[in-house]
Amino acid sequence: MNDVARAAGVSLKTVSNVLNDYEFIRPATKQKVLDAIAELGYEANLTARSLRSGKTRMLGLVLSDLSIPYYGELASRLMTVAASRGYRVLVEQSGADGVHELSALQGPFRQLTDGLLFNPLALDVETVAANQGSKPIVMLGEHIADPRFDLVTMKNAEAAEAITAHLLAGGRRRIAVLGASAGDTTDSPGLRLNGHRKALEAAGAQLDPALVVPCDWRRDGGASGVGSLLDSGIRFDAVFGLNDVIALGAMHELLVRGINVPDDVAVAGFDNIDEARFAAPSLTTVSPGMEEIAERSIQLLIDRIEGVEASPAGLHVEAGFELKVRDSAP
Amino acid sequence: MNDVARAAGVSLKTVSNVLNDYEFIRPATKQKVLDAIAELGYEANLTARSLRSGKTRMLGLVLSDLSIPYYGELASRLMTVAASRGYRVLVEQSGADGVHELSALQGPFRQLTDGLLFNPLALDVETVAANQGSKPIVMLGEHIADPRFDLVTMKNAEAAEAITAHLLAGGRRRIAVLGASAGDTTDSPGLRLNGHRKALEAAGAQLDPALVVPCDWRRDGGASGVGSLLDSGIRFDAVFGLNDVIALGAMHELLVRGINVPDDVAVAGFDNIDEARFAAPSLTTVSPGMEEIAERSIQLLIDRIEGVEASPAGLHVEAGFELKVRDSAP
DNA sequence: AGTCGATTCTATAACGTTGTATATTCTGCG
DNA sequence: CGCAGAATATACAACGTTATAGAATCGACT
Repeated sequence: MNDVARAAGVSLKTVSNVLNDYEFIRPATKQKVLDAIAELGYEANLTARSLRSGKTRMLGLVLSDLSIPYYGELASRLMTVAASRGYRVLVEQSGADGVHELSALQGPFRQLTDGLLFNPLALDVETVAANQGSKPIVMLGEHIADPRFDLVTMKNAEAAEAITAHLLAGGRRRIAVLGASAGDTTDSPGLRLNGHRKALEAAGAQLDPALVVPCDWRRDGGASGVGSLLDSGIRFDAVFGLNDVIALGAMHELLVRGINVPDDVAVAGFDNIDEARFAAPSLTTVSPGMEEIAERSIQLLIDRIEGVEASPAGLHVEAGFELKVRDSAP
Repeated sequence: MNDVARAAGVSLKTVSNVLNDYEFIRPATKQKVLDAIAELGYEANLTARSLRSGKTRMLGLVLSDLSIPYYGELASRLMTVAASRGYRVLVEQSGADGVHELSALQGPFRQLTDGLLFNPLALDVETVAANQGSKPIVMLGEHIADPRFDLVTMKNAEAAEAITAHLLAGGRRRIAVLGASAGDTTDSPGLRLNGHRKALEAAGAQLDPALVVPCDWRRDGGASGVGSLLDSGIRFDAVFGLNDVIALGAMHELLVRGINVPDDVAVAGFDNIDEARFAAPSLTTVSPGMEEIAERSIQLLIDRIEGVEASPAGLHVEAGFELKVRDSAP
């Protein structure tokens, strides 16, 4: 920067002012500086800038594991949105482990970032509250929904309600739910099951616990879940997989056993992963608005960082969902 | 740090020396400093350290898109390995776009990192060579294999050769290849096809171009690829999907059409993604040693950064592969 | 012409650490 | 006991930027 100042015949601070779009600079001066910068190929030193300004223009993202497709996709979109706002995203994997979550919350990671997008899975609210530090945090997901924290999440219950209503409207009466236990009421499985129950009751029906099958939230979980249901002889005319890979695994198992989808059994999922569109038959599902979640959470966090958002912490945002009716449950 | 120095009754530099494991410190002094640090809850300012030392202890990772499962998984492992060595990973998505790749190579991103793990897909070697800057770069993948650059990659040809040899040993004679054009010779499709051809020739057979079907490297690509093959009436007794999702898509289509896997048609893939193990039937594939790729590339990059690795740039490492024989092609 | 306020620019001091050079304290040995 | 040399600790400067406060310039109005 010294060299630039000398080349342009101005002071160090004037160069800095040009770089920071300071208001009162004569156009001629500004041009001289810009020319010198171009001439010398100067690039500002971000580390020094951070040291002096106290800002890194990086956002922290804490999630369990990038190798889980949903998180990979979420991280990808968050990074894209953040980039468009002039921020970078630094990712920290917690492995859904409380110890790691806590160290991401307190440790050096925090120093490197101006704010945190935090998707806790293990830590309880009080621990988070006691260790939140002074920089802004925006929560993602279902695990922590507390009035003290900003939160961006999806309409789990409403979306599940909508998809069940769609199945009911299609004449399905016995809908198997894969991926929850009948008693769940919290986190993704519980909230989605609640929505499902509500749609049933709105139609004057009752949730049959025998049709609620817990399974791993993965493809083989859906396959074995629907398999055991078939083996046990319980009748059903639709399957609601609480996420898409469960639904796809179930659909695969149905097709392999010669059961027609959707004629014999309709299948619906949740998430609208890319693959849902290309499955055979294409999967009816609900898109939870990941794009909007990315947009809103980044926006909110940056507003907090830059002091734009004046409202007290505790803003809760729910992204809109969209029903995607496809061939597996028309 | 000033406060710590005062509390411990030593100089600023002594505290710094304790933090940096300087050799000549009396145990008693060291303990006093550590006590003061614990007492005050002091944490070193990483930004200031970076400014002074010129190192950020961050590694850059440039890849096309984290939402692609392979890259999500790779990033996840790289981050884990890097963390165990005291480094963080800062990811930049290029979208497989040359403009973005170039800006990641030259831009401010480079400043924030001590070295680069670079998986170029669009940029040509000369452009990379002309813009490599002064910090170490380790290439990942198949796109750039140039003696000027360090490279960590997988044994594409050898692994494909092994899997084809396995299919041949199982008595399969007409192996359809999904995911390449008959003329491909470079990058992943070409290298894997080369290995396939070599195994055929070693068995005294020839590659039949009619059995080489180009398709998208995705699930529906594999499904439609094998579908068009079936529709055209071309006979085959095995399918080699050039990656696992192609193979899984093909297997799905075969099963839906009532074709038995593996009795009528054996199916093999490439990558050993998590899902391969849980598919029905489980997928025979080849594990390209992603764990080893992560280990070796991080190790090599850090060695270059810290000046341990003395050999001139241009080290090429190929991770070992492992054949995973499962039910789809026993 | 002189004054005032707005505009434009600059000198200097930080931000919190580590490198260099140097001062001080030990230790062992003649 | 004194001295060399190792061991230990320190002072000071520097990394490259931005914040603060103040200086210089300018235009408009008395």
